[in-house]
Amino acid sequence: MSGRTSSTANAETVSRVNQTAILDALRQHGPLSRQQIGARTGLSAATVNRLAAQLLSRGLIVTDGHQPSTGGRPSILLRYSGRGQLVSVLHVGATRTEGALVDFDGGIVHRVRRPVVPDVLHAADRATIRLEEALSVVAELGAAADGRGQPSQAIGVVVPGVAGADGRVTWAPALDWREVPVGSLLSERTGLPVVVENDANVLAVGEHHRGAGRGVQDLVAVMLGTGIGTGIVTGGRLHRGSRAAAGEIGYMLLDRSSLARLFPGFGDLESRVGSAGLTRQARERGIAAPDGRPLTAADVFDLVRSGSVEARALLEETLDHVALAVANLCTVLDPELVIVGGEMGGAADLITPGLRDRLVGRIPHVPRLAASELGDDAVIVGAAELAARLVRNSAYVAATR
Amino acid sequence: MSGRTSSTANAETVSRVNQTAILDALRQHGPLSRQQIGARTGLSAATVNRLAAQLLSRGLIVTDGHQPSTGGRPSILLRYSGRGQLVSVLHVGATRTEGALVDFDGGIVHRVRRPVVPDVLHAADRATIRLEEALSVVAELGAAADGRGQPSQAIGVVVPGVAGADGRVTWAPALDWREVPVGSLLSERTGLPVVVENDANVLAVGEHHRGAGRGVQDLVAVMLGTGIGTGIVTGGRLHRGSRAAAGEIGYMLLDRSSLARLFPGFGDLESRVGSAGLTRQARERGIAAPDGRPLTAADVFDLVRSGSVEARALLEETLDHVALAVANLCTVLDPELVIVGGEMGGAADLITPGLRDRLVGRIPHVPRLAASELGDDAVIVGAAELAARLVRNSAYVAATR
DNA sequence: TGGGTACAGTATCAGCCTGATAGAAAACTC
DNA sequence: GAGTTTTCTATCAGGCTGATACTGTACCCA
Repeated sequence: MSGRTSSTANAETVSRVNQTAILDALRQHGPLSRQQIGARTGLSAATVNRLAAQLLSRGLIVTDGHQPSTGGRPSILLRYSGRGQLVSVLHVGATRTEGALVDFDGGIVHRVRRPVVPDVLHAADRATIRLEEALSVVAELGAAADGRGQPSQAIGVVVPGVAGADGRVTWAPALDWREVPVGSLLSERTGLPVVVENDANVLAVGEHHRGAGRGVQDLVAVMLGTGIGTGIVTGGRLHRGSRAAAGEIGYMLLDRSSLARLFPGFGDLESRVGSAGLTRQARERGIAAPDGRPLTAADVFDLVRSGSVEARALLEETLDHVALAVANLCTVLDPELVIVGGEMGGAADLITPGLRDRLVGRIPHVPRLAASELGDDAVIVGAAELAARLVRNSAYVAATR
Repeated sequence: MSGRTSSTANAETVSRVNQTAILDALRQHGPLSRQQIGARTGLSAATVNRLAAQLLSRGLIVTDGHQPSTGGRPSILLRYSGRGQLVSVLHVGATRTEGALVDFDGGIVHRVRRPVVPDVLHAADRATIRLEEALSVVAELGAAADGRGQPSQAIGVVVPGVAGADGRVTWAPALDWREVPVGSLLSERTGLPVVVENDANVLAVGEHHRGAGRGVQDLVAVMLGTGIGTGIVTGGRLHRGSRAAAGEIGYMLLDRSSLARLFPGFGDLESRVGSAGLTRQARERGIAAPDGRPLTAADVFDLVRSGSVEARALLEETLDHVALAVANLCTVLDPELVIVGGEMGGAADLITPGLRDRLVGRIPHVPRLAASELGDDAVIVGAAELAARLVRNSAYVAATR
């Protein structure tokens, strides 16, 4: 290390870059012949052929039949194949721990779901309990992968909170995790590379890669659920910020009076539209869940759909706040697309039109608004993509060629 | 073009990357011997030597004496040398047109200043007048460069408005420019590569490269002046957004009531803290410039310094609004550093402490705040850097080697 | 049925770049 | 002035790309 400032390149770099170009072309545009790959990437036929041969031998691409001849020799189609290459994904959510084995195509081949026992939700030692459960889920996934004869090659961990680039969870309120080194814990136990990431960030990656944001280089994914957060992709890359806190718009200040208050541990916006704020406001308006449970966002949507005037008013007020945050986000970033996901993503029909109405005329460039395409799986798929990148780009692969 | 999706690499790419690595090392760490360059970059001695020879012959680096021997052959120091390589910079501001010849070291070797005649400021054909003046300034710069025997190699243009990547100014209200293709006009006339950029963006580039933001990878530069705008650097690169409108925080919405209004052509924040808003509010508070001119920000600062209670209240209110915008910017981006520049940058002693007080306790991660180091020249230096990059990285150079 | 044609894929080779090694150059020490 | 130490330079092997020529495969048409 010692003061290395910039990265250099050599022949191997060139080869890796070009292999990635071929893989990207195949993943984005489906099966292609060698000729078509050459046309898309600008690489010569000889180079495409040689690199394709290497990728075939590594199992990263497979042949996929022939294309009908157009008068000459028919071309052999090549297809990206992530099947047979697995990563583990662990999603430690507020109300459940979820695990999945995902192949490099984003296909979920195995799932584990562990709802959190209600007693644990507020237990004093819930942080420890959740951590041990998380470790056991990863072990279970590893065993399942081994059982399939396709060992897991990396681990992606998703937490509702701030995670540093070193795999340490700085602060995840819903889990009561502070400074928990999940990354190093898991990599020591399994010997695999681990990436730990915020839930909104992986939502953005998932939708960018395989969902509503395919091919879009600048997008924002808004995670509306228990809390509110966003994942930001700029120039095709995840923007994490200097302290991994980029996109934490729960802390946005929504009017000048906010300057007169302090927000220790929770944010201005979050206190208004997060589930706690929602419940409080619902109570003030006399709205309650049918069976007396604490009110959730889903309940509010159900009430709106069944015609409740109070619930509609509550929704409109929430939308006002969300719209302010999204408007400010858009003036800062000028994204091409904003994707709404999380618990409320399923009610996109109630959210996106209201959002659009509030943005038009108030900010100069209103981006496209879309609902999450991948739904609940967006987070899993995004984390799997990050984990797969660890495998594809690391020396780890180079060593196993 | 035709659907090229990703970039590929070849041997020339490798060479260019490594040359850039050497240049970066020299620019960041001052004069270094070939050995030291090798240690910093990780390149072999042979490669460093060969690439250094090419850079020497291109005049991009020069020898700079010897280092005292430590027992063996003393090493020859190499230094980045931008002197002898010139670019033209054109800054079309609200109240003046400024031109400069800048060397690759960021040194300003020649200046042209043309204040705008007051009659022109509101003339119907001011757009045309300002454009012709701009073209003549560029011609003058070109002649001056030729006179020095060091022809200008590229042109950087700065405008207070939105500029597309194609060199077209979409909308610059202060100039009344709409869809003006400055880039192509200039490149046709001069045959040189041209880059056109927003003033806040070049401020960010200038401070990032040679000012308060050296070595910082994620920063925001806030341009406080006639209008308000920001330039965003993420991961060391300028973030422009999908429509080149990133950082236009003049359009931020500052409270829920803003949703009830429309903002056609001007923004919520801008209408409160821009010079028009400032003047209006000053009038409401009974503040006037000593000699009856329209009030400027500088006047307000002078009044505050001379003890005016009304001016202080106006400043505090302005700071409230700016702080809201900066707070929201920070929650979105999580920058390491926020730099205050523009007309108000000179009054940083009045601004940054007030900003800091308002941010602490309200957002979770308060970035460092700093005043522009380069002052009025930050914009010039930033634009020169962008223009120099055109030269260093383009095929244009490859052709003239 | 068989040759011609068109296109896909493959082998060969020159050119470029890097890194390793050995050698030349320059200053210092004894 | 010879030896030592360190820096710089020349040479060469190895890897990668791209150009060219060549082989393979299917269709077309007589």
